[in-house]
Amino acid sequence: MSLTLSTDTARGSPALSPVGRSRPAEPVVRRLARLAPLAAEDVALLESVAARRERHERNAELNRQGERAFTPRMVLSGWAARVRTLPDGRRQILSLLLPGDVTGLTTGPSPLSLAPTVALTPAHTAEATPLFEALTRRRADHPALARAVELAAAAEVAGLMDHVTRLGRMSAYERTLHWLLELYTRLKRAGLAEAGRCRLPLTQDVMADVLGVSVVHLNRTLRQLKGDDLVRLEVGRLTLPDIDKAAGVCGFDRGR
Amino acid sequence: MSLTLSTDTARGSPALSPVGRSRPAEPVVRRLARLAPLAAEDVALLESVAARRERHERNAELNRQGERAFTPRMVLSGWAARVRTLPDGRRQILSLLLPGDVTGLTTGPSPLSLAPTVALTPAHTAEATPLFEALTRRRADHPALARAVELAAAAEVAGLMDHVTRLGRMSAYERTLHWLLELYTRLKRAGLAEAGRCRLPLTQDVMADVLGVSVVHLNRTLRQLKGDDLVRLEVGRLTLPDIDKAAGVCGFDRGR
DNA sequence: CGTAAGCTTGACAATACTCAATCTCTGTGG
DNA sequence: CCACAGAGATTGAGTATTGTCAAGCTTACG
Repeated sequence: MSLTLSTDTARGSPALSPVGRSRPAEPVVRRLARLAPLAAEDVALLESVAARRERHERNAELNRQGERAFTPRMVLSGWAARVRTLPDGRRQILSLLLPGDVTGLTTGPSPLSLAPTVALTPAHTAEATPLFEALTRRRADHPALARAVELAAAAEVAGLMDHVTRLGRMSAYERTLHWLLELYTRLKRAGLAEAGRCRLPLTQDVMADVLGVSVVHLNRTLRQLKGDDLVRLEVGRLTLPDIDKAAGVCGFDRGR
Repeated sequence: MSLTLSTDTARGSPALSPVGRSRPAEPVVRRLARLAPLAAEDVALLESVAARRERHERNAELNRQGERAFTPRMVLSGWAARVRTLPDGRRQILSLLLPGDVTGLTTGPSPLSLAPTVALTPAHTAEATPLFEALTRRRADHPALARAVELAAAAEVAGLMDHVTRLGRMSAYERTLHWLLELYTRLKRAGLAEAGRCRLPLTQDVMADVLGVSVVHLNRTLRQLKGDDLVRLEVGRLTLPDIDKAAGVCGFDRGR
């Protein structure tokens, strides 16, 4: 199998087989392959790690009891989130993990517990310690993989920075729209969105905890966005009728 | 003078000479040495990198024109900040860089521009590309250094997560106090604070941009904190009269 | 049908922002 | 030594944004 790396718009994307039991690592491969040209061994390594897939119910913690908070892990399917909870119960979602995402790879076992990870939908993940080992002890054997993971980690940091900016300096209206655009962009890049449409399997409760607003206010904000026809929401789907217009409204920087 | 490295976890750390021209890398060495037991070569490498120190005026961008946004860099003295600016001029400070901090090391040259870095006080820094090289090409020769840098990067991510939580789920009052506590803790660990006191060479303008509030509101919030005697502010100094009490008020988790 | 989860709305309160002064330093030129 | 300028801190008044509480509503599903 040869992986032609696609660009943003997926022209020339290889015909990858649909996600399924046969190739559980596919989203991960797709994600990393666009960051650096993976070697066949790299792909094989990813597949072997993904073979140890685990299933999680909605709301289940991905880290098994006793597992270090930041154990390397790859998301094969479903959506998850890293969550902080304040002593009095307030909850903040720090970032979403979408299919293809890998975390905890640059950090390694760390003394500081960063944040527990929770499945927001039923999900499949795989513990990726072997991958971490490969990137530390046998790093020289996997230069492209190492590079790809490095870039993925940088993207994760960039995502946190974006979120800080949203929470610190944007109104709820801008913030919500900006976040939806980012989500769409991410899914698009992962090959999980078509023109202006993608899945959005999140309750308003969860979205409110991402965006740092109350559910009530989020609901009103979404209503406003719908009224301005910047956003359409059906059951588990999001539609962005005019992405350029939306990007203009909230200062979203396309081309990332 | 002998530097007894303060309490936290500093047992067995090497005795370091005071900060000065002779050992510009000292804050960096101190910072990393507490994360992993650096070898003599590691320290030598850090010193050699630090020898190429550059001076920056307040408000100067640390990244020289044309330099990649996330070029590896170490802060030798002074305070700096990573900054995002929205199209309409609103500004959010993402994180502070204190003496001893290193950034851009795990990422390497990245296609995405994360955020420009600006000096908040007159500062000395050094471009740390050689360090980055050592950690990639000759990583096997510097295991402890690699580990220390890894942990420092994890701490940076943890810091961003803390900030997301502050901005998303805490009131301005809690948020301000929580941030001041974190700042104090960081400085304390770096050996730059005594019991309950540390420098705070930031204008309220800057603090407001860190905390995502208006200057006016920050001012009132600080006033309230002073009124409750949780915080005292003199010229460029911060005093926390009762850290435990303060930590309780804002849910700050000591012991990090 | 009946239930439970999730969504929507109204009414009201608290939090935070903007605008526009005023005040307090600190350093500078005369 | 003093008046003055400029940066930064502080305050008041009015407004906008967002939160809380308490209902209803809708939908999926047993």
